[in-house]
Amino acid sequence: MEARHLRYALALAEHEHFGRAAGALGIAQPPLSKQIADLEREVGARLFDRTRQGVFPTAAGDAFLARARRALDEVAAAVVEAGRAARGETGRLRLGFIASALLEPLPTVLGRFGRERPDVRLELHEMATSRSTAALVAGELDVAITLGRPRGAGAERLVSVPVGHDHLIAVVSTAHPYAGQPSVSVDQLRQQPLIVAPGEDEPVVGAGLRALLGEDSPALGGATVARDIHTIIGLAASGVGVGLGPSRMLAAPRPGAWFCEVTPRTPLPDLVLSFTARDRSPALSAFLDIIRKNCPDVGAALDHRLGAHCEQRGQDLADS
Amino acid sequence: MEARHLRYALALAEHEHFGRAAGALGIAQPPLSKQIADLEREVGARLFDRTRQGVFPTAAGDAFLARARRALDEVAAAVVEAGRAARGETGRLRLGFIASALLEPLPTVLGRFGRERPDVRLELHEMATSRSTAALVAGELDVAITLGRPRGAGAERLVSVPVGHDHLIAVVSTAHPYAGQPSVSVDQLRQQPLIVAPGEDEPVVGAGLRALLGEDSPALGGATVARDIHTIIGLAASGVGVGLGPSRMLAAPRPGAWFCEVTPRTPLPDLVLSFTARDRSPALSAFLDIIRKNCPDVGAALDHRLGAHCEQRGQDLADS
DNA sequence: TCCGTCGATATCTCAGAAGTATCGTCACCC
DNA sequence: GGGTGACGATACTTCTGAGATATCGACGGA
Repeated sequence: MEARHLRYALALAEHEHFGRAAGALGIAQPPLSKQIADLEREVGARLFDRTRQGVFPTAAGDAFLARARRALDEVAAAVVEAGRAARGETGRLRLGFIASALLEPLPTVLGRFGRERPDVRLELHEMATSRSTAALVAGELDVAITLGRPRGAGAERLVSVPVGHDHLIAVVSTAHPYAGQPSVSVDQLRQQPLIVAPGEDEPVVGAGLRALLGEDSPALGGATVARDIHTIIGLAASGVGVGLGPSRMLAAPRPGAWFCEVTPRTPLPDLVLSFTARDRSPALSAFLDIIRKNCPDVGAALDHRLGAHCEQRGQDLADS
Repeated sequence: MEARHLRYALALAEHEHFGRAAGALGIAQPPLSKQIADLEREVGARLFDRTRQGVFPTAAGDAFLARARRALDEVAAAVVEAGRAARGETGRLRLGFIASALLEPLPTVLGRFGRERPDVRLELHEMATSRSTAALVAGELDVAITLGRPRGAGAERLVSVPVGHDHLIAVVSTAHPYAGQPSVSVDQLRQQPLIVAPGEDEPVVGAGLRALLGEDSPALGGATVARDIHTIIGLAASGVGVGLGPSRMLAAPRPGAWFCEVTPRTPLPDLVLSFTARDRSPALSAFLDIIRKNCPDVGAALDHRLGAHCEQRGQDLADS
């Protein structure tokens, strides 16, 4: 049983005449007769009544043809769907991200992506950098936004590119003495109850802060820990203490909260976009294309990194 | 694009290995490689990732395979459905019948048929004998129950067999003077207001009655005409007059109605089962089989008529 | 009764599906 | 680090079977 048999049977049902159906199919009449006969033998039932008035489906033929039509429609749809999936118009994009990425790059990028690729299912998983890296390597994610370049087992198989730079800023209540100041100094911070993110989520914030404030700073020991940056801002705005976080926080202004720089200016690890060097899904390619179009600088870095990977592979080839 | 390509792609997706998939398909590995390559070229997208760990569908491959599976399922279903339709287990049976056939043969036969062939759609059309005949000839009915053997254009192309015999009986109210009598005479009928079916629906009842009672019988001129036999019985039971109808009426007893024979016994035209000599649908064959099983006498007549048709066709063949 | 139409059958041809042999590539492993 | 084995791709051959041509048989209409 081949697709040919179905096409021939449908053509015969349409033209109700062996000769004309064969003509429409671009073949001669005898092969059509034979193929229909073969089909009827294989199905085990006569599918067409040959009368003087024309060739008409039997009851069995009607039942068969209805299914045959659907089968061929499925095949045509299979080709179309495969093409769309290959162009990244359908499918899914599994994105792992660090919570604070929801503040700045994600809303813009995901908004554009959702508009340009409405039929791609976005699967968003908030997770720490280390888990994102492991999930990327294990093939459980297509792309991840992490804090700093991924490290650990398999990280060398990833392509990573920074998306924007951050430095440490502080947030206080508008009723706080620091409110209205453009900046606070590290010395001032040492005197204050602090609100920070836990070390695992923003590891360099944790370690970096320790270095910045001094290992045994009393402010650190008594610091309030909040996982969500919105919580940090909210706690700071309600006067619990001085919130510390990435300059991305400026994207989440809030009545009652005052943001100020920290001097000396303390760079924080970049947000980094990573994906596997191989096994890129079409949806991911579409995602990268959209980033290229909308953030030329990130796009350029991306192309540079990908070029480096190609060169390295070329080098590997030349070596062997 | 042939069904072969779909089967091969599905086997490859299942075994994740060219060699093993080819083995399962009963072919060697190189042809499988070629067919998959041809398929990918025709679809215009790579469908499988060949890795060291195995062969896995790409996003496009997943989309394609899902549809391919459904397409092959449809084909398998097409064969099964065609077989069922050919055996008369599915499909439809278009039955034309004279209203009074609802009294006696139809409830039994349709009940059995519905139980044995639950998936055959029964289309029941109440119509006069002449319309049934025309509809049979035009191919708009599969089988008909008529009053008397079909006549008119194309009737010679039908096979007909009587199903039971009828004679004229009368029905009166239990308060009527005739109530309790086993029979009434034609002479007695001439004195009474009559209730009869219209001539077109039961033509021989009309013409036969005229012959029986005499052309200018006053009872005929003032007769009440009711299309439905239940109506005739109901009117008679409520004392409007003497209802006349086929002995089939006995199958519809009713409180307040008294049935009695008419003397002399007056045979009425038989109910006749008819269908086209050629173009018998499988559902019709199943219908006839059920009649054969349950009414051996009708079955025998049926086989006799069909045999006659075959002989005639044989004779035709010998002549030419 | 002849003739035309239409599907079935017989036979041949050739495209292409499948088979065999071999190559190129990549892990893996002493 | 070179040897080795596994795997898919490629080159070439073989043979099945789809399609073409010619013809037959059956039926209907003039």
